[in-house]
Amino acid sequence: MSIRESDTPRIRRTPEESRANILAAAEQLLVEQGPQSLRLADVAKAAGVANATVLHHFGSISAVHTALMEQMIGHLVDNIMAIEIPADAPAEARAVGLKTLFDALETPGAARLAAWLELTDETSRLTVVREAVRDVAQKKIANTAVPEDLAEDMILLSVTLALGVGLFGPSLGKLIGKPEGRARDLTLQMLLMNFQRMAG
Amino acid sequence: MSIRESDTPRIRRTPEESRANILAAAEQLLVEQGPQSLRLADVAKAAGVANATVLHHFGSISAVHTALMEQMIGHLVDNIMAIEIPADAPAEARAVGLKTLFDALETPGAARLAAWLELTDETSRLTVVREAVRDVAQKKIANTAVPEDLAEDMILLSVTLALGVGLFGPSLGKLIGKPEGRARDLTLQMLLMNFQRMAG
DNA sequence: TCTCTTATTGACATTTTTGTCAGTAGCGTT
DNA sequence: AACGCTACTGACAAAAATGTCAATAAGAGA
Repeated sequence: MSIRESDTPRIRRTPEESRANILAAAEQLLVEQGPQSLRLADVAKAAGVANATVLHHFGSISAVHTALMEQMIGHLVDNIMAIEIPADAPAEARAVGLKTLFDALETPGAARLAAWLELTDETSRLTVVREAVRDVAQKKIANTAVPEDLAEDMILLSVTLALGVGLFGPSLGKLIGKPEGRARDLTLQMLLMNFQRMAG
Repeated sequence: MSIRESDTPRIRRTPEESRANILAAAEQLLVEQGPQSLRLADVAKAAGVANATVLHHFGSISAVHTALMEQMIGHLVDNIMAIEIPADAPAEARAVGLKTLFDALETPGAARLAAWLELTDETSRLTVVREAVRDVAQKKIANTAVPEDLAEDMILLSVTLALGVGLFGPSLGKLIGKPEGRARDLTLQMLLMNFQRMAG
């Protein structure tokens, strides 16, 4: 028990690559199987590395959790910040922007991330979350022609409903026997109509 | 080491009482701390009994989880089924019924239950869920004056958004710096307006 | 009061999950 | 080609979580 190579040759990555690889596997696990599948052995297996490798790069499994939350939040914020809603645009263009914002949040990934944060009560603890909300809100509100209060309400409403639809829409729709995306369509349609009214 | 009573005298309950006591403690844990706190030791401690007592009544911790899901779903369905929305009522009365339905679903308990089911993928496996949805939908749809398709859409929309608001509304509102219940108010107001339009 | 049933429990055993460590092996540098 | 750095790994240790069991005791009925 000494002289042995394993059947598969080792893959040697840069630390950044390795971390990225592990987080990508973890993210997929989260979205497809839920937070309770984010165990050390599961994550390592999904990433195709040994348990010890995960610990080598992150130190502990809960550090993996935190890193995953931060990465997913970061990506989400990037996507949202990239959306342009010019203040002087016509109502129609603003509607398109809202739809895009909605799209970014309504994905299973975002919704499950949010639910995970919520259920683990990490929402208030993670500064990333607070910063993300502040940044997004600031930019979006600044770029809007409507009064600040109204803009804040619109954002609160959009984000809340988008996440809700992303998390519950598919299952509930299927249970009731509705076509995929029905909840999403209904909600978006209602939101757009409501905003046209709000914005005059 | 033999002859001794503990400092606290034993409480002896009927099996039903004991199960109820344990499930009540578990429910509180779920709502206040999330699903990851539903460990055997935590549940037992919260219920004020020994670990073995929990196992005596439920057999395993996952049986506790299932029983809790079923009990919470049952209570939720009871609440919803108790809501009366007469088909011939004026639009105003129907609006009140909708508001009540929304209220029943928008509680942290219901929302967290739904998120738990969703993240653990029990939604499709538990027959209780399917039956609950079927029962509620049937009754509500039958009691409505609008066409069936429309009624189904209204229910899908109400339930999805209510759960979303219940789960994400409070935290997001706080993060944005809005008063408690703002997301709820906005959503409900929008829903009611939308339904008046849909129902003609 | 005595007996009997069984809810209850502490001590222990098992399983699961996380973490440690010393040795191995890619890969860039010399 | 030899060297050094360190990503990587299996084997092992530790901790945490679940589950077993035999003994205890509360309460109902005789």
